[in-house]
Amino acid sequence: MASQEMAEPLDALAPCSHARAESGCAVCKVWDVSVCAVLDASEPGSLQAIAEGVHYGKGETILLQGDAADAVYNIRHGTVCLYKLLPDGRRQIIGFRLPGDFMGLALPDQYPFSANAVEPVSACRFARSAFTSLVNDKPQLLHRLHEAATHELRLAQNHMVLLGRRTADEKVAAFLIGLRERWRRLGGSLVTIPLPMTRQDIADYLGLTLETVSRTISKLARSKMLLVVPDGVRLLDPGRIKALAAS
Amino acid sequence: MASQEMAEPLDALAPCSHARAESGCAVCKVWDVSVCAVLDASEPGSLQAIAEGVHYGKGETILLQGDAADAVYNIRHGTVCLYKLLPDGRRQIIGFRLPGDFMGLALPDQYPFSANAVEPVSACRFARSAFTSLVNDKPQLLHRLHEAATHELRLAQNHMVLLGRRTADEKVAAFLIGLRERWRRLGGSLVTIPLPMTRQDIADYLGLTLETVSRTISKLARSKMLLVVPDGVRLLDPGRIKALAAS
DNA sequence: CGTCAGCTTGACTCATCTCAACTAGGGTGG
DNA sequence: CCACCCTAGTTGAGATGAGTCAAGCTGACG
Repeated sequence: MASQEMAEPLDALAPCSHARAESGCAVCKVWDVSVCAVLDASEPGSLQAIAEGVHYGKGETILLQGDAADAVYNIRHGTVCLYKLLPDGRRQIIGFRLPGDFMGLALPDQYPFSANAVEPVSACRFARSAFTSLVNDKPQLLHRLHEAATHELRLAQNHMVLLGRRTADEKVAAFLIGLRERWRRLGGSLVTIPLPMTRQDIADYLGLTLETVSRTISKLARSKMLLVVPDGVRLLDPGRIKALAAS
Repeated sequence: MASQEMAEPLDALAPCSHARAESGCAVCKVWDVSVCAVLDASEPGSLQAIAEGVHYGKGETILLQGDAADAVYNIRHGTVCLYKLLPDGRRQIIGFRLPGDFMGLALPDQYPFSANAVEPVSACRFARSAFTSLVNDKPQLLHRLHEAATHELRLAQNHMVLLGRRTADEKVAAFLIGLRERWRRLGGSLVTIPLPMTRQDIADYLGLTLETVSRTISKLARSKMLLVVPDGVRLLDPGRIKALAAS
């Protein structure tokens, strides 16, 4: 589908493990916010030794629910959406992964969800077997993973409240505020929130339809709380949006 | 509220740490399905050494969102519901805990949710500090906790699909089938599903209203898929209910 | 025997969905 | 360069699943 995008320069690094000196942890912009930071990057037997750089074009599938789970990933650039499908095609996005996020905390035999690049993505790929033995070797890595898992669990619980008990307006407001906070931690702006995902993606994340998401954003724009800009929104009145997101 | 229920015989064991020979892990019916099973019960410095038996009457609050998280729990008997409240009182139940389940996988400074006994509950209480140092001592316990955390995460993700993308009928059917499976693993029946929680609890778990839950169950009963019995339902046609729960 | 909490059922409302038309921007090929 | 197409987004009008409000039922308990 978007395989032509794989032909971009980034891709050249992927199969070249010798190039890692320039592309490795030392120059990784998200190393310190990742699970990686718990191990010394230069240490032999570190994560870097088993990392493989991989790249995906916009719209490409990274992994598929039900496939053998033979790798875990750490996102370096781009945005990924994780989703589950019902047999009739209804989709629920269970989360977006931004740079620095880890994918594959649970290591069951099969992936319990699918993952898609919503914009061009580069990531570190760790073979499951090598990663598992590293985890067994390094208790601090297991500790860090557990921390990450419980953090995600808390996010998931918050999202359940959103899905089960909030109105469309509140859902959209909470989504924007939450995303702003995540971009901010990665050094992003406080006013302009990039929205690389489509309205359909947002809808499938919030348990709404794309029309409702569009209408709600238009409504917020009409009441001067935000401004719709290409590939994002600019918050004009974060206070009122936060109040809507109520928590 | 239900403090009079605390006067039942069970309660007598709680403050008596010497009685643990009869009440401890050796006689615990859920020991082998709990996180506890990873440590030898007789081993000095085991979980048993730091466990304290606690009991709660029906409706009693076990912990409150925002309170200092100074203990974790393992449920021995009874059913607990975990929930979050929005400022205006809307409630989302994020899960039910049955015998053998662990409460407090995440160990943040404050509980991220509240917990209520929906029927009389007895549990093992572990002081957070003692539990934390035990976890640091025993890597296999950390490993087990991580396993439990990722398991819960997967359940949470499934529940997000339910909350965001399923109809009322599907929600109720999936709830019943899921609960049946959990009771079954604890040695319960395959046809009669105990429902110790109220319709309101079920509604707050499924993102519905109590009226909708009641109507939906009535509808399933009218179409001969189940029979409503006191404090539960009896599945007459698990196949069709499973089909409704679709996944 | 009265009260009360939990549950059921009915009638009506409304937030969100569905279906559909229309617009805007980007890429492609003649 | 223009004509065309295609995807993403917006907006409107009408349908509907679930919510709201209200009445009544039932069993437990004092």
